[in-house]
Amino acid sequence: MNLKELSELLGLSQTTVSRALNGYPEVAVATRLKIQQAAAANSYRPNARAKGLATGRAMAVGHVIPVSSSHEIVNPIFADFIAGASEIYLRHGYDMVLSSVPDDREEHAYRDIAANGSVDGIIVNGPHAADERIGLLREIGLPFVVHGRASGETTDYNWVDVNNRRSFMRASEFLIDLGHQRIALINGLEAMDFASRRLDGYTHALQSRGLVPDPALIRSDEMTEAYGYSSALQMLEMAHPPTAFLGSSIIVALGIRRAIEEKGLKLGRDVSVITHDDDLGYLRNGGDVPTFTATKSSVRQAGRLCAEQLLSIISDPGQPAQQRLLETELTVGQSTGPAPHLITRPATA
Amino acid sequence: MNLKELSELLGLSQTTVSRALNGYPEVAVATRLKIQQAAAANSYRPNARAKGLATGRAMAVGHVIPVSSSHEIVNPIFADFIAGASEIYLRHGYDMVLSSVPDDREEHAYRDIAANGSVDGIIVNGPHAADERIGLLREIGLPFVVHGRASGETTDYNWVDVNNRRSFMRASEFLIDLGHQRIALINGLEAMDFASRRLDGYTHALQSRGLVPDPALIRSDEMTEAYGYSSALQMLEMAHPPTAFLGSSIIVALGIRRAIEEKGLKLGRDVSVITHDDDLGYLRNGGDVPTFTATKSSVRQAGRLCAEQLLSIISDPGQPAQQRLLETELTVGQSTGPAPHLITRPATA
DNA sequence: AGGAAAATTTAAAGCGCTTTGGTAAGTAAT
DNA sequence: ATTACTTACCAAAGCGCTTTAAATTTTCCT
Repeated sequence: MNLKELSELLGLSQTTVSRALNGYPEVAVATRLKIQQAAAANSYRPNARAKGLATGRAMAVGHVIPVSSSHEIVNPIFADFIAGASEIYLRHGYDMVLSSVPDDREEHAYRDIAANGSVDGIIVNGPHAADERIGLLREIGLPFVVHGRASGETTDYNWVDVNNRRSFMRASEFLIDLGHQRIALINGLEAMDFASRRLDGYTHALQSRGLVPDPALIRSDEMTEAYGYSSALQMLEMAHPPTAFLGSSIIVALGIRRAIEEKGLKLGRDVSVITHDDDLGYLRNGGDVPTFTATKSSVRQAGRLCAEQLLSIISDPGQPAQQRLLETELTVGQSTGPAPHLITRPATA
Repeated sequence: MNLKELSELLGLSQTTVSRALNGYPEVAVATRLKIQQAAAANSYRPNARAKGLATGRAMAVGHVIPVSSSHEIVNPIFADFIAGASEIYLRHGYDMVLSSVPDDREEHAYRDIAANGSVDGIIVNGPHAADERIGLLREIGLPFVVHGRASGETTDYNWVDVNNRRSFMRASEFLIDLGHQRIALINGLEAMDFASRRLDGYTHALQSRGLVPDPALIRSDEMTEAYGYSSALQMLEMAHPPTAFLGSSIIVALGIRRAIEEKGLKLGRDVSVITHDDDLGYLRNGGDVPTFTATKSSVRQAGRLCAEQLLSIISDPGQPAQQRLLETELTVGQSTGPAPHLITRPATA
């Protein structure tokens, strides 16, 4: 059933029917009621494409998945982010359009998306430190919100980010306070902006406490379990191994833990681990006392915030750029303890 | 730049320009070339909505995320599935539309999607044993492919599924062959079709070897790490604990392993674990000898297959329903060994 | 009752594309 | 040279909706 049929059935014009259903005021109350009932009875649903064409609004937002030939893995973190965002879209009647884009055609893809009009705005994930997408999107004029920031970008744009620098600074200081001197950082992909901020916080904490960051204790890569495992294993086999690790995600931390246990060491006693925890639904750092001491920030919540911000920009394009910096919670779990050589000194209770 | 502008610029009709760009034959070679160049030079992109309205094809497929108020968690497995599917969509120029749907409005939502015409077909995830969606979608007439099956559904429909029954039967037999008698099953949500098939395979294997399945060793729930952990922990504290576990996903298995280690037991020696392994990119069951003995089947590949099947149905709606049953690989890792009481009998080399 | 103002309703244009049903020019056959 | 096909192009209708501008009806005042 389309609008024309419905209006003929009611003996009214398409105009009136359309207005009645879209809540415009210039329709008599009785008429509106009659129309609404008829629409429901005939389960009329307006065609989204036609509506979009007429209004210029797609009622959809785009998320781009960059597919690189090298690391074509979809992040579980992305899944939770999506879940959060889609809660908001659902509430506002928006759809979410995911497009995979080979990263060598990224510019082309964004221009495509903007021109072909299938979305009203876009969420940018995983910005690099020097990300060209922000400038590009601004030039194109498509509303967008970045999940994360691009340090290299000087102009004002919409973003939602975690205070990664402070978060990793605090975590490092916490370990230093426990007497750890050799602290490893198992970071995310080097090019990622969040990874460089974490490195920065870590470096800063060490240096301000008179420690010299050791390049041999710093790794950067895709945040898989296998990466966490192999990195930690290698480091634990060094002549002068670290006594503590900083992990970039709960998945990496699982790998680190596996390496520690495989070496016959005890987590939280022989080796300490602090991880960033995105509070993933399926990999909750659970229990009364959580397994890992962690810097926690829900990525699902970040998804919600990004989506809300984007919808707000879409509905009111004039407003100034919004920024939202989220602090993490440093929650103490079972994975941290005093540095091993200090353990001889009896701990209080 | 739209079609009208482009055609005026070229001094040609919209018809000719449209035909030239869409590869229709009735255009002179020289004209086509000229048009293509002009289109590229002016970076003309046809408006997807208008095109869809005119052709009746959306060039998009829908994936529905059921959001229940109770378990509103997005599965990392879903993320990998999506990744696989989107590879295929990308290759064929399709978009992927994700819509969250509160599960009490599911029927409404599917009708909506079909009527509003924003997608050409739909992928159904996580079918229940008695799933009403299949009948509904057939009635609606929207092309669809189910990832999994619905045992209760008697009609013919398109699906891609893992042979869960055989897979868990083989895994159970493998454990029984190793001398295990008390084997626990940490299954997925009870209502899920795949879970009931796995239970079936497990039960069948035990019974055919003269073992009686113990209800106390069978759990069903959302497949989180915490669930694996708490289930395994409880069972290990039983008077007569299991010597082996069957896990429903790698994430659950991680939880089981945590419980085992927390009890001071050794995985693969004191307690054996076999898990289903969806071959998730971020949680690879890696190493030269994988950590877990597992029944492996790439969910990403399943995503590809579903997508391919759906696109094939969309382009040729007449064809008969296709089914694709995938067998798992039972790969032996470090998490299984002979049942503990047999270990006194020296193993051969 | 008569006219202005307000409340309803409608016809028709337009969103940007495809596609049907042409026409005009070029080529081959008679 | 006439007819009959091809070939290359075009005008206009139509996809299903919104929205402008105008028409109609109702209400209110004097």
